Amino acid sequence: MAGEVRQLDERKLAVLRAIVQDYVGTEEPVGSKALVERHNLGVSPATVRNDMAALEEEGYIHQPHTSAGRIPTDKGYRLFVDKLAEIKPMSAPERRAIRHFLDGAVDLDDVVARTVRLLAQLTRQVAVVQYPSLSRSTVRHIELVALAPAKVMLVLITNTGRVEQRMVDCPGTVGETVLADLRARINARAAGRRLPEVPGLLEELPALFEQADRPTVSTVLATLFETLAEQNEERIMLAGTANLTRFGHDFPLTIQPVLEALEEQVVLLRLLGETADAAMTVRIGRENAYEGLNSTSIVSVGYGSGDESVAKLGVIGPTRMDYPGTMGAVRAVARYVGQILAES
Amino acid sequence: MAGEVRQLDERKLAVLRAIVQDYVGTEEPVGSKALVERHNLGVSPATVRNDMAALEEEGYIHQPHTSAGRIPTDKGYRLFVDKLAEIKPMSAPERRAIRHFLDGAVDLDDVVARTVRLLAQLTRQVAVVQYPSLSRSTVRHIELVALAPAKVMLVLITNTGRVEQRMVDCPGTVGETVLADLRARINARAAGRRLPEVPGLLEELPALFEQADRPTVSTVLATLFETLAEQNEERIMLAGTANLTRFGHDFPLTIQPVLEALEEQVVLLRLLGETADAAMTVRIGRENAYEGLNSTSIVSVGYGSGDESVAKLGVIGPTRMDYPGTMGAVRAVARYVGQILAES
DNA sequence: TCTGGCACTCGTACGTTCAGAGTGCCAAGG
DNA sequence: CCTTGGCACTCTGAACGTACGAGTGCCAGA
Repeated sequence: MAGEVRQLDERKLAVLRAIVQDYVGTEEPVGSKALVERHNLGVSPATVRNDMAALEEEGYIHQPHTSAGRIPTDKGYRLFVDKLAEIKPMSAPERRAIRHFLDGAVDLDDVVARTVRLLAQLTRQVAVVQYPSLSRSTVRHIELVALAPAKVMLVLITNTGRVEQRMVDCPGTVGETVLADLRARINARAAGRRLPEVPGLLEELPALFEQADRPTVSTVLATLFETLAEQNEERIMLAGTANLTRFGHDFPLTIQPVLEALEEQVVLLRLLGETADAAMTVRIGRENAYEGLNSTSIVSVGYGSGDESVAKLGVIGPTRMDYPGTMGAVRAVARYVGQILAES
Repeated sequence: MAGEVRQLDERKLAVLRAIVQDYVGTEEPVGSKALVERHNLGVSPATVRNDMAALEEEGYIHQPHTSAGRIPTDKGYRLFVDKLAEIKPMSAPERRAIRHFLDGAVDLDDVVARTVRLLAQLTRQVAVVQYPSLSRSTVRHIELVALAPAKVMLVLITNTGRVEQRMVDCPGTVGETVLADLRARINARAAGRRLPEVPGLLEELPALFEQADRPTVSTVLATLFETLAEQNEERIMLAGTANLTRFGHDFPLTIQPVLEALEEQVVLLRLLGETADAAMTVRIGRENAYEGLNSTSIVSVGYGSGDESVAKLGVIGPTRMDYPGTMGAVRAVARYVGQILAES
């Protein structure tokens, strides 16, 4: 409710902001005295204590034990991210470094690999990059290769540089001329189109071939359609898992479930899938559906070769993370990757 | 030297074996009393103590503090692996499970992904599988696709099912007939041959084309040769990193360098590269060149589609690991993967 | 060569103490 | 009504000392 927030006047918000900043920096519960010393709040510790009591009442902070400092709750971080902090833009040298690092990539795999390592280095956290997905991309070329009399290899090349291949076992021998004809027709209709559109465009193709060849044509097309639809083949790349040990220092117990989650590509894909397409998404602690990641936060955003986002990337770190900096890094990297993809 | 080993009579070896087994089981230094209780050594603790003193003198075991139990050293594990233990064969149900799990794979990526997860599960350690490398495999097909007037995509398909693609920027426009001709000639000469042989077989190809087309042909071939030679593109797949937390319990500090090592594909590739082709290799603790892995052991072996090994796979765990069981699992998995690859 | 006994060493667990940090509350001041 | 300084209270973490138990090394005897 809006009322809840209104109860917190300007100074209380400043106190919350200060608590978050200090806690992120020191990793230790922060007390009233230390707070006024570091930040020019212009009030005494006692006043801050009162504000803290109010903030705790509202559930934005909490103390691990009586007579310990305060720690932001998930709700506190949420308020911080939504209202109290700005995304911190990358500095010019940082931007140059990003650009330079990504420009060296030679191939889609390489782009993704570099991106994920870069992101891990910049944020000193665990980085996740999803390969450009098939559904949003368009067909650049479809190739058919006869490998054996009744065996055809199907190669699908997308505008994002992704290549998928499938073996097709045909019902009978496949003539080279038929194959060439089929290849030409498929490409004439499908090139440049969105992947999901393609099946509709090729529906009537078998009818154009002689009776004898139709089973083969249908088989090939069926495999092609499968490949086009195969969303689950979406791959993910990880980097920076070693950073887990750093922020696991407080909670060494939590590192195991996190590692487990990171190995489950399905989990990661679902996490990224929850990201709004263009806008940056921040999921804090328990906002996260997956239990093993209850004490982590995820900052993710879509990236794409044009205006459109074709995949997601992000960072996984402790709830106690530098949100403005992380968000800045994630946004910057996503932008540059988008540019790289658009250029190639 | 042989003399060193001869100093250790039958019973001392039995004691060492018992120490290794107990320590692997309990993860705690093992004392003389506990040893005689668990194993039927037929002698008293005092005698065992004398043997232990001798073993320590020779450097096979060592005690963390005075008046603590003994722990095997790297040298002790080495002797254990070389002389005192047999590779433990998988049970029939386990073999069936392996077979069943791998049989479901639909494609090379899937085979590797399943293999690595299976290995991690079986050994409860970190599993590493190298993709079948290019150098040992043979050419199944090479495809050339004109994407734009001066842009050709080169696709290399190997007998292991691996697909590599490269963009080629040609010096001038490429005629479709030239491309078809080139494609046919390349495949006629290269199909079925080992990758490293191919450049030699294609050396004189440009001379067969008209003067005007030679630059294009040469450019395409140059890219092809690069692709063939590109060993560094070798990829690796990991699984089971969450298992690190289990054996990191004793030494939580060591988990970070291990995670770092695991992220460096170059390091992993070099590690696997040190594996003898066919025989199983066990590198224990400091035998390992890479510093971060000084307290881990690596069990690796080559696997291949035929008699020949085309890549390596293995497991990384604490020096204190169940060597017989791990070696059995690694060997069994490698065999089945080889069979799967041979079938496809 | 093996065995039982014995004194000795050390690491760990446990209980106690102590200091410091931080809080909550209250009464006084603006 | 909000802010402030003071004060008593609570609690954690570190430091210290003690007791216990596991394990050893050695020696004398079988």
